[in-house]
Formats: sequence, C-alpha cells, structure tokens
Amino acid sequence: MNSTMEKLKERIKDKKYKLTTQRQTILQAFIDAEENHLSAEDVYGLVKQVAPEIGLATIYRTLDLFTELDLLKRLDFGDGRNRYELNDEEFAHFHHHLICVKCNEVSEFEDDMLETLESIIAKKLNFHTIDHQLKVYGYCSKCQEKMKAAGEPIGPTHHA
Amino acid sequence: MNSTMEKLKERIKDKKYKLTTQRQTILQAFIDAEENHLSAEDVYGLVKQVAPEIGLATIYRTLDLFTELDLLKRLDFGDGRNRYELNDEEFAHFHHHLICVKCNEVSEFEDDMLETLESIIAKKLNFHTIDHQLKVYGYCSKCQEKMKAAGEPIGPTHHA
DNA sequence: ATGTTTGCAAAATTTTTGCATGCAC
DNA sequence: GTGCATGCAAAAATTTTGCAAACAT
Repeated sequence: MNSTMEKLKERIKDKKYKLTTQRQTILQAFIDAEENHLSAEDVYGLVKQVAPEIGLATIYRTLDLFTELDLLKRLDFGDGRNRYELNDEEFAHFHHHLICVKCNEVSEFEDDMLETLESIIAKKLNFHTIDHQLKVYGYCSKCQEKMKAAGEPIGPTHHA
Repeated sequence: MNSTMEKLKERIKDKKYKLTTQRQTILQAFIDAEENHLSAEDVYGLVKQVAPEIGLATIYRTLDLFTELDLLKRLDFGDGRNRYELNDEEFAHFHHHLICVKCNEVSEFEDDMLETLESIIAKKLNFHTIDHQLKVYGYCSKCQEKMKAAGEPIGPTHHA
C-alpha cells in the first residue's frame, strides 16, 4: 500500500481537482526517484521516459498544485532553480538540509529541537508557526578530509 | 565612522579588486535602504537615483562579488528572485526570518539557540558548520487577528 | 455534457555573457 | 600604461501564460 498516492487521490477529490494520469505519473516519479531534491527539469526528464508526450508546462503547474496540496515541499539551495521533495508530514517537520559549500552536496538530518524554538517564537512574537526550513552551510566530512590532506585550513566559521 | 564601508575597502584591497564608485554606491544603497531584503531590481532602482548611468549587469556582478566577500548574504523567500541583506557578522548568525504565508511579510528575529544544534551536528555528522539560515513560515500577528475577526480557522499546523 | 487539464508555442522574468570603452591602480 | 570593471545589448535559463484540443467527472 502506497500512502503517498492515496493522499494524492484524497486531496485531489477534496478540492475537486481531477485525477489525471499526468498527475499520478509525476507523483510516482517522486516516489521512485533516487534523488529526492528534484527540479522541474529533473521531473520532466524522469516523466518523459514513461509518458514522452508530457509538456514542461504541465510539470510546472503540477509542482505548484502539489505544493499547494502539501504533497511536495518547495526547496531552494541557491542553484537558480526551485527543487521539490516529497512532504512526508510526520517526518518533514524535523527534516533539514546540510549544504556543503565546497562540493554542493546536500544531505539531510533530523532533529526536533526546533520545536522549542517555535514555542518561544509563538510567545515572544505572537507568530503562529506552521512550518520551518533550516539550511546549514558548511563543509561535509569528505571535503574536510580532502582539505586536511591538502593542508588547507578550514574556512572562517563566522561564529564571531 | 561607517564600518561596513571600511570593510568593503579592506576586502576589496585584500583580494586585489578595484574600489569603484559603482561598488561604493551599491553598498551605500544597502546601508541607507529602509527595507533590508533587496532584490537586484530593487538595488538597481535605488542606485539609479544617484548614478543613473549604471547598468543592471553591474548590479548582478556586484551582488555576486559582495556575497563572495561576505559583505552581503543571499536570501531566498520563494518569490522567484534572489534577495540580499547586509551581512553584519557578529549579528547575522543569530538572525532569522519569519515569513507570513498569508501576507508574505518578512520579519526578523534573533536567537542563539541554534548554536547548540550546530555542535550536535558537528559531533553526530561530522559536518563543519559555517553558517545557517532558518526560515519560519506561519501567520503573523496581524493576519491572525484578521482571520479571527473573519471567523476563519487558523490553518493546519503540520505539527502532527 | 461541461468544465478542468493538457501540450504546444510564445512570452515574461530573472540572470549571465561578450565585447568595446573607461577607469582604478 | 595595464588590466580589471563597466555599460550596453544580446543570450541564456527558468518559469508563466494563452489557447485549442483532450480528458475526467
């Protein structure tokens, strides 16, 4: 049983959108994809293998729709295009990104300590949080090793 | 004494770039600006008032340069264009953004509890953090009031 | 049947690049 | 003087839109 696809059907029905093959195919691409940070062009490439007649505009419109339906989450890693990942609700809220400033690899980590931060924000600033996104920039372990081997100092920490 | 402009001069000299009037004018625009999340087009508009002959390409090249020099920080609020803010070192690391999903207002808040998170990341994942960016999405107090007045329920919290 | 969704092509928007001229060093 | 930086215009890249045809309900 594939709960993500069920969610699509449910939410499509709820909001009176239509369950088209394109929409199912696009969601399936995300489910099957190796990589989980896909750009519109990436999705286009994947979906074209299964449904070659699809148009790029449909990809864009569908990514927008899925984001609205909270099936996908829109990401930006500063590479000049939007990227999307499956929004696995229970999970996603504690799921953040580590971006290596050297090799640009994006990895993920889980943490729930930001919950505490959110309640502070709610109290102090009267802001009702529904989601957050944390990007941490730095050097991944591979790059740290490479730099150590090359005798390069590890860059400024900006920690004052 | 304006330390930001001093920093520009120092870093430009360090890296053997040239201190041009355009570069100074662009930085001054950030120092003087009311709004502190400026897009290339915003900067272009501001600088043109002082130096009408400037080209938009210069703005782009300069924003890139300043980001490289750590004078500016590149931001993305999902509105389809890059935005930049002064990178006030001692300060910036604890400085995050609250984005209202209703009115798109971006406000700021300070917090240093992410320091702790960084040391956890360093230990657990062997990732050497140099910076982080936190975006918190939700409803600002104004929108909460409006919604309350209108009898609308405040949207899903996604907090499981 | 009807109104939504699609694919295509064209447009819009943001950003980048090539090149001759100008300016900081 | 030399070479980096600028302004302009053109190009590139990403995303959006208009429209007739196709499809889900």
